Amino acid sequence: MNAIKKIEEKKKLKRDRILESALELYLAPNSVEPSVDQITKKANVAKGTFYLYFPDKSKLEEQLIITLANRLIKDAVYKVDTMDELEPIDRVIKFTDTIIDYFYERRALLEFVQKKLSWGFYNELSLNDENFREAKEGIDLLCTRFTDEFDSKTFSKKELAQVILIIIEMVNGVAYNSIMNDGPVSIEEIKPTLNKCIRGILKQ
Amino acid sequence: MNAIKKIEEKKKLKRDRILESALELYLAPNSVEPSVDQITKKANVAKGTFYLYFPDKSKLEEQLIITLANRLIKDAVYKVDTMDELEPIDRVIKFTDTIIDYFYERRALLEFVQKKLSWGFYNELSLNDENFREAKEGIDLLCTRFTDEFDSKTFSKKELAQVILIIIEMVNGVAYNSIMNDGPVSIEEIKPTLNKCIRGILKQ
Amino acid sequence: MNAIKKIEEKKKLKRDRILESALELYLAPNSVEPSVDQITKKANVAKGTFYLYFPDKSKLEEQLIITLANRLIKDAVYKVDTMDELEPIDRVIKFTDTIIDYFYERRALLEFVQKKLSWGFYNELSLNDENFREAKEGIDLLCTRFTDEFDSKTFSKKELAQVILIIIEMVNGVAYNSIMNDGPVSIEEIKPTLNKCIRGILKQ
Amino acid sequence: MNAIKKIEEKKKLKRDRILESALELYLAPNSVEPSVDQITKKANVAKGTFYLYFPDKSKLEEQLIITLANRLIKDAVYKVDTMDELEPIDRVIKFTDTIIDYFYERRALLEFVQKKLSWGFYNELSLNDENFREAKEGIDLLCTRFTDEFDSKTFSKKELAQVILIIIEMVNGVAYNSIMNDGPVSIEEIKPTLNKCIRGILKQ
DNA sequence: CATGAATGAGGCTTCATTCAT
DNA sequence: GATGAATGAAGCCTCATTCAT
Repeated sequence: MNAIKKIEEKKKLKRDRILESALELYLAPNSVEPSVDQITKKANVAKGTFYLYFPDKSKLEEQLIITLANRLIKDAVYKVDTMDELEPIDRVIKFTDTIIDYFYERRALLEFVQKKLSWGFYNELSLNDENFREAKEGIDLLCTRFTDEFDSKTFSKKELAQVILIIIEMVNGVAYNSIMNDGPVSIEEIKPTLNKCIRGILKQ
Repeated sequence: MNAIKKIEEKKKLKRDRILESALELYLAPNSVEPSVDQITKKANVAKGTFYLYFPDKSKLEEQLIITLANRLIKDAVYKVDTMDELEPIDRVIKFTDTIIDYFYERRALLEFVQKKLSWGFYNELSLNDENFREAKEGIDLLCTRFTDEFDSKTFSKKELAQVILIIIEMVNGVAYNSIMNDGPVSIEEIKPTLNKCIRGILKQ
Repeated sequence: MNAIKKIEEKKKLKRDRILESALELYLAPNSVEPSVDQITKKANVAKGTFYLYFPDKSKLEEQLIITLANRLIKDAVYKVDTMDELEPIDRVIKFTDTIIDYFYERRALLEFVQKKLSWGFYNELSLNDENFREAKEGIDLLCTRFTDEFDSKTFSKKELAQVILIIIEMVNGVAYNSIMNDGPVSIEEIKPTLNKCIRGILKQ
Repeated sequence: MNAIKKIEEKKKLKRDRILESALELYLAPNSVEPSVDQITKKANVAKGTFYLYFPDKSKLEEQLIITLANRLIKDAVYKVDTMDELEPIDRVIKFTDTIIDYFYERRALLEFVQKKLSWGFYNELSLNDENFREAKEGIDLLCTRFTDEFDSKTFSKKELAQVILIIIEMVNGVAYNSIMNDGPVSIEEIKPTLNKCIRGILKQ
């Protein structure tokens, strides 16, 4: 019994090791998409082992995105949770700020998320999928908090859930473009305007 | 004299043929990034010919994006131009609507643009680049129209220019995610909310 | 345990097969530099396999030269070793003669080694390189024999080590030019003069 | 008549321009073998023109080598000619020194000559070849000078002609290996030994 | 379960040479 | 003669995936 458990754990451990190694490689500065070879080498497992835990490379990326997005959203939500003194709107702003900062320090993460993440992931995961719960957790947490706190005349509860998605897209897009291209408009320059937009959306 | 002109024309034609073939392949349903080989085969030119017109593959993509983005923006701007009766805000909404529709009918276009387009293009193009003017044209046209028409208490002229970029990002992100994944929220479902958001931003 | 050994052996074998195939192709009459494709086809391995054993094509060539040069020098040294009755100088002459004969019978080898037969190769290899020892072996053997036997008034021990290198260059160059071009001066014609030169160098 | 001459001259000029451009490119620092395209661009002629003056690229290289070698040998010979006060042997040493210095400052030249030059060129050129005279000139000049000045007990006149070839090979080989691989033995380190070798050969 | 050697399709790019104008 | 656009074979290398051990 105990032995079986240990083996189970070991298996889980190996999968996690692969996942973690992949993560590090994807997020390494200046990284291009790492090869399966690189990933398994970093994880200290044989290349074949990879295909024992993931049907193919794209499935690893999918899992990676879920993990990442959840980590990010949860972190931001919990951080904002501690700031009871703020107005709802300011908390949203704080939330988006946290995300922006996070990305700012991890461009590669941004790059990766930009390329691979889309709402579609949530659809592709069936209810039976064991990763389903983890996958939905972050987004659901976010939606609940958000819709609970707001009492808008403009938006219905259902619409409010859409509004967060919209705001996230907006922030993500702006962050991507100004962080990635040390460009025409730096993130610091545009952030005040961005925040005004968010206020405009919410303060109706 | 006339001969030289003819040759120039032929060259332009060939370049366009390559560009057009690439476009079709990039935009084909379920397409992954087409290879140079596929592109030239479709264009009925030798593989080497490709490198007569483009220094490398990435430059073709760059050109493709410029062409596409401009086509799209200009179309939308001109379309909105004809609607004198609309309020400024409604014209913006109309503008974004036009873009969304355009994408809706061309999912593959959206896929491609999503992956490759970013403000960065505008920086990478030097002033000497002969494509520069074309590249800037669309965006500049858009900015001018927009900042001219609006007279906001909330946003300065300079901020207004940022606001359009923000709105575009928002629209693009939302469109991408709901069109691409016949998903949790269809574009038709979310569009009203999206429009309310835009109004919120502008009507401050 | 045994299994691991077997695999190691097999790998060595495969590497050797590639090396040997390459050799044959390089040495084939009228051959130009063979492509990786040709080499692997001859070795009956997939193209990708090549890159399992050599980081790139140039490294194969390097290894090839090392292998060849060592083979050649060792053969010549051992052959001369058996001739105890000869004077030191005559042994050097015998040594160079052996090399010339070797080349004479293998023009293609000469073509490949061309003027690359030199100590330059030995430098590029770092001390950590596992091929290092093999590479140095031949040359070291030669130097030791040579400097031990000679007792020159003209050259210090250190200079003597240079002298052999110089003689090898000389012989290599002359052999290449007269063997390769059934030309102005055949190797048989020039050999006596060459030997006189060697004697002149050593008999000071 | 005059017109025809001019045209002839122009033709010669174009050929020379190609040759000269090729030369510069081949000898440029860090240069790899330049393409026909690069050569013609530098020469300001169309690519097709190249094939009007040279049957193929290898023939250009051949011509280039002839030109280069002659230039080099003549320069060195004339330089030594001015030093009447030197002993014959010292003049030879001076001659080789000059060549080494020349190479030292032009590694690419050395690389090129090393790769392409062999006595064979002299054979391949038929007596009818209009380049023949130029090609032979340098070597013949050298041989004549050399055999005239020496009065060796060891070498016959005929052998002396071989001796220079041998010395040239020796010097070339040593120079190539120590200059090209800033290696175990620098050219400065080995030059004294090399000179002793030359003296040994000649002072018999 | 785990391994990692082997595969081979497929990608991008270069370049000597040709040929219609 | 001169041009330079066009060709396409050939080259090197990567990498997801398989499979015998």
